[in-house]
Amino acid sequence: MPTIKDIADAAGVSQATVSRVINNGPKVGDETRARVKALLLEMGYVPNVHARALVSKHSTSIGVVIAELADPFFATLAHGIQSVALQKNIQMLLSCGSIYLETERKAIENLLQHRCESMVVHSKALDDQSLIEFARMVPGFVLINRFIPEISHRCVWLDNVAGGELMAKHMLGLGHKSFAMVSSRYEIEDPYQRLEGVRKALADAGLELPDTHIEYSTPDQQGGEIAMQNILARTRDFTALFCYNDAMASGAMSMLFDHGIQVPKDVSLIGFDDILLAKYTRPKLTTLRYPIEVMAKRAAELALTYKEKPEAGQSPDDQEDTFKYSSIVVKRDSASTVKK
Amino acid sequence: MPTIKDIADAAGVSQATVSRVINNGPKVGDETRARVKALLLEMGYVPNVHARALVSKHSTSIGVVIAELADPFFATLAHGIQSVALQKNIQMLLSCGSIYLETERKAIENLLQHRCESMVVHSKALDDQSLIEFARMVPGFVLINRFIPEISHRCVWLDNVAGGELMAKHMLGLGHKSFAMVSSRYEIEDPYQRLEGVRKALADAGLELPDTHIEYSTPDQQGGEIAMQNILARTRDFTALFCYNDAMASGAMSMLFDHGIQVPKDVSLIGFDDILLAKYTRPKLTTLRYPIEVMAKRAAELALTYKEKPEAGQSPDDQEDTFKYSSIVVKRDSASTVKK
DNA sequence: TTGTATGCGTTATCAG
DNA sequence: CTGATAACGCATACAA
Repeated sequence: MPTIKDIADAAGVSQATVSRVINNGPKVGDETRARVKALLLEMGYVPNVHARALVSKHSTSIGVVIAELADPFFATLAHGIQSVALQKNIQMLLSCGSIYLETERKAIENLLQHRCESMVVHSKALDDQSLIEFARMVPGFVLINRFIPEISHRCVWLDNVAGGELMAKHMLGLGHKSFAMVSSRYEIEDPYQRLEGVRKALADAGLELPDTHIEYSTPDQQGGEIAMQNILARTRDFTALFCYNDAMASGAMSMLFDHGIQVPKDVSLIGFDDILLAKYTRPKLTTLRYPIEVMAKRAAELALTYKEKPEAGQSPDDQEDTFKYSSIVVKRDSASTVKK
Repeated sequence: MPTIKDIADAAGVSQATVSRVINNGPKVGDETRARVKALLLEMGYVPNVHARALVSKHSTSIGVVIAELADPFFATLAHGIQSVALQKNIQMLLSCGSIYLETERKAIENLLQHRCESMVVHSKALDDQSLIEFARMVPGFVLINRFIPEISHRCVWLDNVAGGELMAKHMLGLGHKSFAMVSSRYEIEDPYQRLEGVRKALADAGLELPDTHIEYSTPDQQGGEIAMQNILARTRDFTALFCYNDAMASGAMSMLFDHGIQVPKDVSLIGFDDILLAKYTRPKLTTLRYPIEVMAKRAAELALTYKEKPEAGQSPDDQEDTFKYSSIVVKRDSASTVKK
């Protein structure tokens, strides 16, 4: 693969001139420009990102940290970022953190080694302080799905409490009075916040969701089955089921069917996320739309903006909820008015 | 962010010495090593990948080109590569090609600019010659899901014809005699190869799949619905349905239900890929397992191997099908013995 | 054991 | 308009 020097030698000009035509720089004779351009193409010149980054002190790639590529939720997130990267002709550096503290840290440090000046990071395991530290080092450091007050202008997040309230209100609106929930056992704030929201809305209606009607498991289909199984072993005194996400909802639904309980006739259930899967199940899932792709795009654009102007949006009058997103109820077929 | 020079100044030693302790080089005094190490940590030194790549003439990241991150199939593929990258402590550079010729080319060229010496590429739009060209430039260039004879040792692929045969044989074994198919309209070889396999097996049994019983659409759920709709508008003379992939199968199944046709009682159907979704539908999909994650891991390891030893496996006695994979039937609930 | 010097490919600042 | 030349951060051959 030829370097600028090779091209220069072949063209009988200096490296500086070649560099100028590559970058469409001014002050190059038309004839020279044409000749060099032809040579560039002919010899198959490909610029070296490393050399450029070194001298320009700027990286052209955006770093991304997510938990797990195979998870449709994160795949959608990554897809959102990819779309803005493609549009701006930027490369994406991807690392997975797996929600393990050390893996997450290593993922970010890898990106740091690449001198990424913009990063979109999904981190649930790292502590606030570490993240604040990283944010200080990287101008375009943006957190997604997490809110840290000290760096609120770098956080693109979903209001999980409000989401929980919406779930509950929807079920209340359908006339339900007894509830159960399958939730995630992962030690992150999301499940607790959603539960908090649910209980808040229920309390407003003078109703409750007792601890005995909640089961925790892994936030996937299998976890949904297991949690549902555990609930059914204990009680059948509920007509509405809150699910931590669509994957669990799907698993729970399977398990309900297996017990001869029909959805939504006997039990109404509602999921969270509105991933593709929600439309594939039968009945189709009533769920909350998590606008993750939109949020991911926003986060990527934000990261790119901060990279250019580090001070942007950091004014003291900045609102805490500038980048707070909300979910909305998507009514499909898994929840209906209470029958009994 | 401090450079080696900063550390060297602070420690009162030369840059060379610092470099040596960073790389665990020999010939460094214990006392010096300890002092420098402490400083490295204290000052928060982070190696600069660009500088390293430039001087070492080696890149430490593996490039990946897939069609679409949001597609579960490709997400799984990427996940496989990510897992080996993580294990070898390597960064992943991801580009999406979207099955457009120019986008695919640009994706690879981006990776080239990063001087990736290993790449796993999923390309359906680029012509053989271009790919062979890239393979010549990049020692660790590996194609996934595509076979090009001239660079067979760089191709990790699935035998689609054999897959088609397996689908057909399974249905034949269940006693089916009349068939239909929903397939992908994308101009890539996969759908044709699968159809070829299906027809071959059918022909061996003295049966056939007429062109009028095949509909083409986009290879997703919606495409499955549309294609199914079109078939049903024309004929109901089939008890077995072949689907290009699980997403289409799911869509087709929905449409069958909407027409009062039960699966598998009235119509048996079989998908392809065995993505997560296949277990989420009701009934669960009988399908062919596409070992894409295993294949992706293999491809990544291959790419990394070739990067180190470009000549490995390129011996003339190399078998064409060294990296050919096969699918297997996964029996679940969407296909049963013929009832009428 | 440690330091000096060179070069990797590129951009940018000077002179000419 | 064009050409030297100096960085950028790092690894390494060669000296000391």
